[in-house]
Amino acid sequence: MARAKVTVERLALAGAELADEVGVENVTVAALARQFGVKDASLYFHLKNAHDLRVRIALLALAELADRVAAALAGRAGKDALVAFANAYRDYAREHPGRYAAMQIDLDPETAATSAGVRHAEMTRAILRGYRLSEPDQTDAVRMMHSTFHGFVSLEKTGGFRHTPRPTDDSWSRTLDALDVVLSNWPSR
Amino acid sequence: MARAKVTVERLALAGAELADEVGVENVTVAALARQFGVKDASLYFHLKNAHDLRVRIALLALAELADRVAAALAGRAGKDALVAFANAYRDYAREHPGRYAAMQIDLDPETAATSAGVRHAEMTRAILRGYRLSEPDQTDAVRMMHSTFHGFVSLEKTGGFRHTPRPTDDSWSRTLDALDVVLSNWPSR
DNA sequence: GGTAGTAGCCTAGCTCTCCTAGGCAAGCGA
DNA sequence: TCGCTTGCCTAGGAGAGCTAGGCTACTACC
Repeated sequence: MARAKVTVERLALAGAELADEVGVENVTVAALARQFGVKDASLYFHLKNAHDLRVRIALLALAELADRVAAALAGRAGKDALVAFANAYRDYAREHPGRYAAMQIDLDPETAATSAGVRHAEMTRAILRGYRLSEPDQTDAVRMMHSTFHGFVSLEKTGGFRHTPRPTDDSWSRTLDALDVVLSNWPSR
Repeated sequence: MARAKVTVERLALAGAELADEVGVENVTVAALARQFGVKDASLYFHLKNAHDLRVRIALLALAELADRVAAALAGRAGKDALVAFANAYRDYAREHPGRYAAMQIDLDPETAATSAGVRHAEMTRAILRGYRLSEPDQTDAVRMMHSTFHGFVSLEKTGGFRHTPRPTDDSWSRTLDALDVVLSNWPSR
């Protein structure tokens, strides 16, 4: 019988696609096995367990997003860079809700350290060069930026903004204006 | 045989406790039934399904948090109120990680409309009275605030800040300072 | 080109969860 | 006291996660 050529990379990719369609919580080893025309037990040869699969999806998404952000950031600085970063981030989350959700799972420290999360941190810091912040303000600003992006995107997705009619796109761009203001006027202690 | 006195309220409460211990995703109908000394099938007399249980936990948490925030807000205004709100929010999320996670599930519109989420929205708007913002700036500011709080708390929990040694408490208070700055200097169009 | 050895798949089977159908009993109101 | 509703039960099916152990296709080496 011909082999199905299953690899962890192909599993992660197929899992990511599936996550975007039906949500990460419904990405199951069994469903993936069916897609590959293989029995579920066979996938445990490639995967440690179901959690392992989700971690791989998360790492894939993290890397994809880092690539997008890097492309968006090229040649930009200051507020221009801030907006480009933010939009790349939000667009990715909206195009790939399942992948984005997967990104939020708790990675153990060593996995996180070798992930594309490091690139995210570097790129975020790069944006702040335009705002002349020194440590520890820079770290605080990075954390606030990331919080705002993630918080907005995640609330938008779960419908936290639905009770007010105002288009979220408008609130988003005003929020970026506001972030620019605060980064330019970072409070001194 | 004596009845176990199971009610949806007691189920939601027990589910919330369990969520804080083992995570929402591990709050199962079967586990709850064991706790009540009852067969799992019996709980479907009180519960529509497993999702229904999680929704009830979410609503419980939403109401609890609204109470806390309301208490924290009493007699405060301006930045004082902002900080009180934010800390009540973050403290709740840290004391009750399972409940907080449950709060993030997607409620259908009519459920959301009758939930304590409405009180949250009102209280957030109340804070902004000290900052003299008119619509639609007020809506945008509410959304940014909520995004920042939720984003920070959620990244802190999933370890998104772990790669930098700076204490998150410090970043948190500086983020609140920054929010105060931006609410006081909200950019005009 | 034959033959080890291993990588990649299989079957069988366990446990757990979710959920439905249908039955019996506790305890309340008339 | 009797009946009816409420609240629990048993039985059982479907699907998910995972393990153990076996067979086979392919590779690499002589």
